[in-house]
Amino acid sequence: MSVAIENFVKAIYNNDIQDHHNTKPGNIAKKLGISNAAATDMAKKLASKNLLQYEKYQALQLTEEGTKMALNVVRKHRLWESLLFKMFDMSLHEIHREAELLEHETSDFLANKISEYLGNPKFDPHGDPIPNALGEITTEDTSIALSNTDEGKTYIISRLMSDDKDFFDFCAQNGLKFGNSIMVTKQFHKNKMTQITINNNTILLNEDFTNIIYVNDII
Amino acid sequence: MSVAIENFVKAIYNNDIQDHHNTKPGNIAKKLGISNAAATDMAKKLASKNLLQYEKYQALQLTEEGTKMALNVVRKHRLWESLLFKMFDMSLHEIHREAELLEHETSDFLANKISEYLGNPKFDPHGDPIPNALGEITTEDTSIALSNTDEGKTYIISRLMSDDKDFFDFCAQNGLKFGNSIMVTKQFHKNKMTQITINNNTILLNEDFTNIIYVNDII
DNA sequence: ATACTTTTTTAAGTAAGCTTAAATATTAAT
DNA sequence: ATTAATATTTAAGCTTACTTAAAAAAGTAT
Repeated sequence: MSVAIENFVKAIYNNDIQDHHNTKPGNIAKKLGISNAAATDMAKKLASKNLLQYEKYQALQLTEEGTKMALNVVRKHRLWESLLFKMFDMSLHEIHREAELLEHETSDFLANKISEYLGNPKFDPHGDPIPNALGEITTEDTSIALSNTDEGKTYIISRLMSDDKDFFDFCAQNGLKFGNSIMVTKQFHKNKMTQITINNNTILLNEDFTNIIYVNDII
Repeated sequence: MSVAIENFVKAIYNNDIQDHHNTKPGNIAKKLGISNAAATDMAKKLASKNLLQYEKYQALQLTEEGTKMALNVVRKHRLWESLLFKMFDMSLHEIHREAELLEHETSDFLANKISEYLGNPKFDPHGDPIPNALGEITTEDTSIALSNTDEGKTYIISRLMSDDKDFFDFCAQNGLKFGNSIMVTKQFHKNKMTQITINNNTILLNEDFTNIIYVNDII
């Protein structure tokens, strides 16, 4: 299958998580930087290949086969990120950028080698789960967005769901890193902002950031 | 530039080494598994991009720019081979197969990271020289094909110039490996065969193999 | 409920990288 | 040197993955 197709199913898979399985051609078009017309065309084409279900004006729904393909690409993406992060001195943004290209040119054989070398990790450096060779995510995701946390409680950062350089730069500068603990000192519900304390610094985050920083309770 | 273009200039670069700068469209077509017509078309196109010089019925000649592009791809190929060989338990054929895909999706940035990690190696696991970041091969190649060696002398294997699985399997089984020493016990010039001794085994090689196994004198 | 805006779809067209078939030039063999 | 074989080129056509423009449907706002 082509790079265009792999990216298309991957984009649906990722969008479905955020948009609650209501992915329309336009969502994908925006993500992939193509026209709406191109996205509709591709959707029809993939329906004929049994990778998704398509009905005019309805949400795109990946079939089992399409989901499997998406997870296979996601697996390779996250394995590459893990490898590059471990071996080279590269930022979260850089590993994402490189993995975005390498993921499509990686055999299952090589993916398994990488996984084995890393000790079959369950999460990548962003905290995202890595599907296994069968395309299954076996880990349970108990993390919640920072926007949904309670005042006064302390949490562990579990995921940084982004691919934006500026965001990662900000995180790196402020110690916002997978595994680090933060205390939520105030929730400004009306303004959709969250005040946290990390390393004795107080930071005020708006919803753009609190929606993509995920945390876990301390057990 | 596209994968098709990168592979085209790389194929010319590689073919020129063996065919003494007499690369015609047909040679490339055969290597890339495309029709002669497609190769001619591409040659014209690349001429207009200043990557090669094209004149009807004449040999294709890479420009300086084209050579630079070819060496950049070759660099990435050989760096990947080196990395995969070092990190994972992969054969010479397997690393070639994977590098063939990865080379086109590797940024200069990542290539430099890989090179640095490996200690800026000068040769890959096949013994082929790795161009530096400027696209220069600074090492002098003093090796000669096994077909040109002298009877009774002992040599060090320096290059295995192939991408054929069967050949590499044969090499692995018989200790024909980069750095190992072999003695040339007989040259059958008439039959173009060479008899060697390695690890107390005597092997008779025909020209298919003696032309792609390169060796150096023991200094 | 109607008008306005947005999204989706259809239609027509383009560029890249191929193909096959036929014409033309080059190379090899007698 | 002529013929035969081989390689190259030209021409026409195909598929993939896009594009823009216009038509149709869906969603939103008053």
